[in-house]
Amino acid sequence: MDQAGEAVLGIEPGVTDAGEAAAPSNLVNLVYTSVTAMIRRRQLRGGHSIVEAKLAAQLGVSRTPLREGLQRLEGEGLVVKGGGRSFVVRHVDLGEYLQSLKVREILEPEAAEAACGHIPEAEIAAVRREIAGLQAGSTMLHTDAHWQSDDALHELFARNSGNDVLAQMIRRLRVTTRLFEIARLQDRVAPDLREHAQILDALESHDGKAARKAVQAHIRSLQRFALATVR
Amino acid sequence: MDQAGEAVLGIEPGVTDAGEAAAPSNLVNLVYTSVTAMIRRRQLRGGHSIVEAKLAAQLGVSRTPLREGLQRLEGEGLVVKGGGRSFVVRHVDLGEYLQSLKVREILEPEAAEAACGHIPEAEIAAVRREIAGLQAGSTMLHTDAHWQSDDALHELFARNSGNDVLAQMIRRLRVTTRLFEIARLQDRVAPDLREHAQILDALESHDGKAARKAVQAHIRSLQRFALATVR
DNA sequence: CCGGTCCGGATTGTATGCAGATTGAACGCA
DNA sequence: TGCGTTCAATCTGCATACAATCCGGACCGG
Repeated sequence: MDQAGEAVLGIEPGVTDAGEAAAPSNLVNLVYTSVTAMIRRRQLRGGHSIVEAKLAAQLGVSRTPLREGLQRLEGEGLVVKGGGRSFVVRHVDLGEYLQSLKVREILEPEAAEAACGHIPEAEIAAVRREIAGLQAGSTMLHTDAHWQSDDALHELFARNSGNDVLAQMIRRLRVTTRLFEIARLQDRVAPDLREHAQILDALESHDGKAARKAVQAHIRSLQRFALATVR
Repeated sequence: MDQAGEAVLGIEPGVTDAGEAAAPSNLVNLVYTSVTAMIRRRQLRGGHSIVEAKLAAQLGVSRTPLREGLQRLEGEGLVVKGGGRSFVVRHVDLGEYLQSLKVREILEPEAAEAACGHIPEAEIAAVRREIAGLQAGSTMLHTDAHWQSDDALHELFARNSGNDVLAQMIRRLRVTTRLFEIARLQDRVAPDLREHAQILDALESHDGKAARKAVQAHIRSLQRFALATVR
């Protein structure tokens, strides 16, 4: 096959970055970011078995960088070598989702409290604007923007917690929970916005205890929602 | 080059497994386990830059599976593509070590308390025997066995915590802290054995609060030791 | 003596070829 | 019809070839 075939996706590498250093632009990174994005967009569903040649052709790369990218994603837990031989997009079930939330319930309040008072006003304001924009917009078709603002808020106190390892763990857990939310959860925009606003209030008023409580309440709300929603 | 050149290492795949399902035996897994072992044995030091062809020849594989294995290790944080082009064995500095311990101090007591009462007696006894063997043996040259018993103990309550996600996070954090301990810390066998025994006592007597405290004390002891030891 | 340029070896990035394993379907036999 | 067998298409595992890039040192001009 002619490997010069055009790539189907218009994904610029780094589209998902949130303030990280720019990754070197090679095909492995392109695969990595593309597949991540495809999973987040549900173009690749949990449990889906990946055929290397097909995906490689779709992305316009050969199998070698594709496999390397998939191995990296395996290390991060987004895909698994399911039993047999081929890679499978990781499927997060309700049980694992709740377990992840349990760990987040331990870590994120801690991070929020630690970050309290160390977050630049400007950053808080930016996240607040994002939320306001979401409230103003029509209630439809903003799920993508909603995920983004969700990321922004949680990243806000994770990054400013003063503990990079803690932040990294939170990010990783959020990858898992996001995977499930994408696949199984309906709109939760309204309660999220409300709870996020409360978290921002606490962070802004430098009230560590309140921030901790607000974050914990938020995550517990997610647990209840999942239990109530998922069939 | 003749790829049939003999592998230098006598590493059987799965040597580091602790009750996990056996990984399929392919060269990528061999690379993965071998490099992990080499790092743990200080044959590959933190910050060391990996030359693909050389390491591939050492392991008796071609560059393709070598690179795939390294990509996977990158996903897990054992190696990084440091700035430039080649892979570099991750170097954990004191700051990151302490940050990781801080997170472990949050998670591991939680896991220990959760596991309390759910651990088969036989498993506790096995770990206790391992510790006893270590105490009996000469104080020299057992650092490898010490690491292994360390793994066994922490794995004991992580695996039985009832939360696989939590267990996975603990494992991941312990990879980081172990990396530092291998590189920078001297013998800490005696205090470790003592503190591990106390943890086992608490677990065995099904005293959740005591287990939590014992684990927390152990991790804090590690923090103090690092601060006191590292120049 | 110093700085710059050019060249060659070393090293990584990527594609491709091939062998072995697997799957599924067609086919024959009871 | 039901079941085992065989064969072909498919797919992954791995090696290797080649291109692109990088690094260091020699050489040349000032």
